[in-house]
Amino acid sequence: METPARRKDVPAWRRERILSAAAELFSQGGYHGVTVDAIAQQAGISKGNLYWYFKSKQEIFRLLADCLVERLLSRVIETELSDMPPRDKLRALARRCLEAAQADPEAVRVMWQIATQPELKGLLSQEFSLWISPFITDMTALFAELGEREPEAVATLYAFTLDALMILVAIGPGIYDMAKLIAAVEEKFLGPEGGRDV
Amino acid sequence: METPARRKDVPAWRRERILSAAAELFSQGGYHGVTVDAIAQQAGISKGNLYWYFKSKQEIFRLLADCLVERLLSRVIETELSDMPPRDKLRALARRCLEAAQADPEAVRVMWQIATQPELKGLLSQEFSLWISPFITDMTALFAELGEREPEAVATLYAFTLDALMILVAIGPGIYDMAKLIAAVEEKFLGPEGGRDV
DNA sequence: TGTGATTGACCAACCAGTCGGTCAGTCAAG
DNA sequence: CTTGACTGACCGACTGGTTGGTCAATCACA
Repeated sequence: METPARRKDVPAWRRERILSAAAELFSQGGYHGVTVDAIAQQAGISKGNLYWYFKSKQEIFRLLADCLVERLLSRVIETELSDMPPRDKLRALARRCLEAAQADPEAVRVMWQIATQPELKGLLSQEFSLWISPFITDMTALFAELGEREPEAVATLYAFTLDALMILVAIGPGIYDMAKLIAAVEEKFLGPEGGRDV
Repeated sequence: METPARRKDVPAWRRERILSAAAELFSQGGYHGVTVDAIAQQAGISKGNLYWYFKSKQEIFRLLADCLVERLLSRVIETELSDMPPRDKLRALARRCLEAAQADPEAVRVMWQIATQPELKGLLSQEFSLWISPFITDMTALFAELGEREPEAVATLYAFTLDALMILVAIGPGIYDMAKLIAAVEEKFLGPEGGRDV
C-alpha cells in the first residue's frame, strides 16, 4: 500500500483512495448495495474521516461518476488518428474502446448503472448523448469515405455495437465468446479486407 | 383493478399481484433500491400479508426472476419458423426478440440487473448461457445456409446484437435512434435484399 | 364456530450522518 | 533547542430514522 511522500500530499491522496474504494464497491453492488461503512473500511479509514473529505454518500457517487466518465472518455479521445485511411481509423477507434473498457471496467460498470437506473441519472453533470453524438458524426464521415450506402445508419450501429462490447468486456466473459465477437465485428463492418493487420 | 372470480382463486391471484408489483419496482430501483413496504403498498396489501405469501424479499426476487426469464423465453421460442427461407427465419427471430422486449421491458431490465450484479447471479436457478447457446447454434445453421463464410462468428454477433437491442428497447429511447439501428441491423446481417417486407 | 386470510403495531438490525475527543505535526516565542 | 499553543487529520461511539421480518389480534366466509 503506497503512502504519501509529504504530509501536505495526504488530503489529495486520501481522496483518491476513497474514490478508488468507492469505485470498486459501487461498480459491483450498485449505489444502494454499498454502505458508507464498507467504503471507509475498503479505503482503510474510519467513517468519521471519510466524512471529513466528502459531505455525503451522494457526493462521493456524483464525483466518482464524473471522474470515471472523464477518465474513460480521455482514453478513447486521445487516440491519434491522423494519417490513417478511414478503415484503419475505424478499427483503431474500436480497439481503443475495447482497451479502455478492459483497462477501466469499473468506470464502464458504474456508468452503465447510471444509464439504466433513472433515479441515478440526475447525479451525472453531463448527458451521455452529448459525447456519443460527435463520435457518430465522425464515424458517419468515415463510413461515407468507405463507400457505405447508408453511412449514418451504419455509423450508429457501429457505435452501438462498440458500446455494447465495452459493457460486455466490463461485465466479464460470461456468455459470449469475446474474440469471436470482435473478429465478426471487424469482418462485418470493415469488410473482408479488414482481416489484414497493421 | 381486477378481482378473483372465486374465493379459492385468491391465493394464486394475490401472488400474481405481488410479483407484478415487485417486477415494476425492482426493474426500476434494483434489488437494494426497493423496500418490502413499497412492494406491499404497490400491491395494495399490508406487509404482513405479503409475508404470508412469500417468506422473504430474496424469495420474491428469486421467484420473480425465474418467472420473468420463463415469460421472455416463451415469447421468443414460440415463434413459428417452419416453411420459411433462412433469411426470413432470421428476420422473424429478430422481430420476435424486439417485440418481446417491447412487451415485457421489466423482464429484460430485471434480468439485466442479475447479469450485471455478481451478488444477484446466485439467485437465478438457470444460467443465461444455457438458453442462449442453442439459439446461436440454430442461427449458425441459418447463416451457413445464407452462404456466410464464418457462420458461427456471424451468428454469435447477431445474437449479441439482438441481445443488446433488447436491452436498449427495455431501457428506453435514450441515446440511440432505434428505428435507424434496426434498419441497419437488417441491412448488415441479412443483406441489401433484406429490405423487402413480407 | 373453525379456518384461511389479513392487518398494522412492533422489534432488532442496520444505515447515513454527527460529534466530542485525540493525536501528530507545525511553528513562533522564549 | 525547548516549550506549548494551535490546527489539520482522524477516530469510533452515538443518534434518529429506516428496513426486513414477526406476531397477536381480527376478519370473512363456510
